Amino acid sequence: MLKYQQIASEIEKYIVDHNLQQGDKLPILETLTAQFAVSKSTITSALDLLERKGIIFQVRGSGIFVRRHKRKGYISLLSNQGFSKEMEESQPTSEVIELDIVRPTQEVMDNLNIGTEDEVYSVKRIQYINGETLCLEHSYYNKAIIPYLNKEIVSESIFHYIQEGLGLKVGFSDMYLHADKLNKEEAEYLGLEPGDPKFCLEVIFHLTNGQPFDFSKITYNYKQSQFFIQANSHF
Amino acid sequence: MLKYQQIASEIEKYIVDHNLQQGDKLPILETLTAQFAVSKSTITSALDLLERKGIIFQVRGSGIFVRRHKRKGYISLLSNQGFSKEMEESQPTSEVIELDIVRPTQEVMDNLNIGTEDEVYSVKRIQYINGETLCLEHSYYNKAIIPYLNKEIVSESIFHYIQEGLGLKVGFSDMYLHADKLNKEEAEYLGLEPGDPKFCLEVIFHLTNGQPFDFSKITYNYKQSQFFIQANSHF
DNA sequence: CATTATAATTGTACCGGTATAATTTTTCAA
DNA sequence: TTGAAAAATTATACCGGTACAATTATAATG
Repeated sequence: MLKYQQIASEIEKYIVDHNLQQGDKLPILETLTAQFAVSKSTITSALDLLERKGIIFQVRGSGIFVRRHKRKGYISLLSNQGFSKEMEESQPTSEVIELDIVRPTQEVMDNLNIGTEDEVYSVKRIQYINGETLCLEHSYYNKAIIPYLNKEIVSESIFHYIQEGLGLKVGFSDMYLHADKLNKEEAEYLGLEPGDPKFCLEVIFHLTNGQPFDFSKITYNYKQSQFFIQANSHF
Repeated sequence: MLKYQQIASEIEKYIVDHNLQQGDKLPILETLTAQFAVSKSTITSALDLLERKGIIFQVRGSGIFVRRHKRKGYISLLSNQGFSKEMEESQPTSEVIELDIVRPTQEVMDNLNIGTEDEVYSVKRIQYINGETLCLEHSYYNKAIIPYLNKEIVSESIFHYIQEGLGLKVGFSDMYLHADKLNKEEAEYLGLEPGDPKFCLEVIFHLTNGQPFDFSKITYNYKQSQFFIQANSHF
């Protein structure tokens, strides 16, 4: 682990352990550089990381402060790891209802940057949380990048397999959100009525080298799912 | 404007002007430092800014590449400026249906970090786009920070007034998303039926010094609104 | 005492340097 | 020609320095 990441997690731990609240001040930069015995720029990197994660905010001429604790039970949309982990208390379980190798539709070709001749894994899953249905997931994986999947891998964490098993590195992702009405099939899976609201999330995950490998369409139970985003003005 | 911001916008302009596409390679760091005649770290800051904005991605050992152009017509949730500007083609217009000074409810006190004795502006607006209703907005402004508002200010851009008129600087924001069913009143305003889906966004805007000044609850017409987020693995 | 001017504090911008890790290209052996 | 090893390329980590801008604290002024 890199120095600035290590320091960031130590500062985060410090905030939690000391039960620091919104607006509480952290030691000044100079003190932090001395305590961690690293250069200014390393501390700055660590603090910038914590700022992007929404843990702290920095005010020029004033200091470094703890940011508001977010509401609980929300799914963070910026974590970029399949979103499962965010549900702290109860781990979701998943049921695989389809796992096939297919030719891509036009939509899938567009989003995964592939052609008619390429093959993709088509995976449908249901995710449960606290015995209730959280969401319906239809994912497409570029077979050229993810050459092999089976029910076991897919019912556990696919991302864990991609990173640990295949040694691939997940980079950035594009997400598209909208609301709509459930159709009959979706309503049955989610235990809701047709015409009820659905919360739709489409995600395209890329490797660090920019290749899109996963296009997922997720339909959330609107009663079970609330989402969370933190934004910074200086981006 | 700072050097690294200036350089970032010049690079962005270069990408647009030269019609660069997804995956196209930009000049290497060394070339950029030479061309802009600045130090390495200034270029790095500019590139990191562009990366957070989703314009480019960087690959160690390989180069700097243009990221996928996002789908059009989506509202970006990370821009942090009231979201209006994002609708490129047609500027939305807004109608003010309420503007009062009131005592805060418990919910408003919690989100704006104020007490029972403090006062807030309560502002209800409807935003239209292409003649259709885009959303219903109910905003609360801390009167201690925004001492004066009138219909004129509120029907134009409140954020413009806050920044230019009052000289305040907008920092970070927390956003909460969920879907639900429209009630009768909301349905009428949006020209939809009660029970139809609604896309709800709650935002708390803070100044750069961490003070929350605006708590807004926005109800979007699900037929008019699609949202967009870009995430990076190394945050 | 209130208000304004001055000074101290503190994070950020920018510089230019060395070292390192990931990727790509080239070289060389089989 | 293929594949593996070596070299070159390229972004990133980390260092420590100066200058600067925003804020806060202090002193001066009426």
